[in-house]
Amino acid sequence: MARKVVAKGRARFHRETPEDRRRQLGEAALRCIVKHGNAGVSVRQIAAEAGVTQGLITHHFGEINELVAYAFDIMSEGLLQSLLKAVADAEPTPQKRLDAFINVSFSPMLFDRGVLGVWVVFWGLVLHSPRMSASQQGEYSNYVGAIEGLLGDLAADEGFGIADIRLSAIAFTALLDGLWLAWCLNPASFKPEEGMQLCRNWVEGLRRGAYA
Amino acid sequence: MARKVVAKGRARFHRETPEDRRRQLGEAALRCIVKHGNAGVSVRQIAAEAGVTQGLITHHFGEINELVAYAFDIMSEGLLQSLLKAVADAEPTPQKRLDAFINVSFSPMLFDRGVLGVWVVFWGLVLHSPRMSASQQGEYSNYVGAIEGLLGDLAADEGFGIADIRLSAIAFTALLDGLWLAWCLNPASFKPEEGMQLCRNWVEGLRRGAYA
DNA sequence: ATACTTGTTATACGATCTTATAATTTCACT
DNA sequence: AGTGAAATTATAAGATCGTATAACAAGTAT
Repeated sequence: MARKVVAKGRARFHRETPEDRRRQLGEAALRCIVKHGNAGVSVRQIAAEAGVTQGLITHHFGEINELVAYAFDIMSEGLLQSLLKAVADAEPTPQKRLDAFINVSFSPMLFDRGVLGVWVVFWGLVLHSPRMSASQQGEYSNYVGAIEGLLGDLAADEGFGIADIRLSAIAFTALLDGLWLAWCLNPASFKPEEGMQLCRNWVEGLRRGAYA
Repeated sequence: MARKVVAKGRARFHRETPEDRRRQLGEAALRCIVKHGNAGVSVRQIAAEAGVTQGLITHHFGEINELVAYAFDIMSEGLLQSLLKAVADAEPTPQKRLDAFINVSFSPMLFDRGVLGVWVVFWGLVLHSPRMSASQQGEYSNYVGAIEGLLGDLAADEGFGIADIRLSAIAFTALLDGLWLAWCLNPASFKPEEGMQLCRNWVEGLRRGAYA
């Protein structure tokens, strides 16, 4: 007699652990944001992108802001890992490691309009949400800390002085972010290789004692 | 017999020239964006902020995107004018003029979370709207052009070389924008005076031939 | 097999959004 | 004063949004 009453047409589905589902939803959110920017931040769109119903987002995250914050954390972590991996894979001299950092920063994986688009949405939220701001501060300090290490090693290795490594790392970060922003908003303004050269020039200024 | 049939309570109003009204609406839009970020971009909120009804926006701008683009133009123009005025008011030596540019860039008028908030919203739109992208490109090239002039004058005056002035101006712009972004997202990360110092350090690197 | 936990679907409600359209008032001009 | 153009209000229609709630089903343990 037929099979176990496949109710009036309710959709089949299979369960996932909360951890897996949360990540799927976070990644779907990122895809939506890449595609539509701020307009992509919507329970319905994200649920559709993930192939589930809206209630699931409420169930796993309570409110949508939590999902977005979670997506932000995923993305931050992923990018930082990519950067650190490139550094780790480089020859272990301070110069090569810093070069590797610069090169991967301008590689298509990171120097990308879609990636910036996600970031821009996050920035907008950080300015108005304490929850997002907290995530951003943690992420930023990890990022600056990594650069601090690279610059400090280079200075020690080559024997030049830096008055304030933390501030120098902040400047280098700002330069990278600013170039990334400018290029993504208008890819015709300069070429990625030119951006890399400008970063190397910045380091050359450091080397020549402009920050001592 | 009474007066001219003051209809059943329709609101009084007074007309303005399209030009004035457009500007009022544009400025109301900016205030809304400052207050609520992307969430502030809404016909209803902007109309309320301006003290008019929604239909007026449709009437003057057709669709809301046009209003936002117009607000973007107002804002760009205003900021650039502030910068150029500070330069014009400075003593007419290349060094003083560049210093003035740096100083005003980090003054509370420009180095401000509200201002960045507006910009972030615009960036988000630029990435997804050709109309906004066109405005941004024009604005960006004006900005970089101004810096190009300042840097070129300094190099000529002091007799040091710059391989590519345009690229150097792009880097300096990126540094300014990056510092602005970082500080607004997290004002605890560094002090505006430190940001100014980092800009001067960058110029010192230029002076020492790091970009030659 | 049966029951239980909970991940998941389904659905509804109220708010807000954009855009379109019609009615009305203001103001400049004759 | 009266007329006409258009700036402005008023209102409605249809989408979409976020969240709450209840029913259902999948998988685990008993």
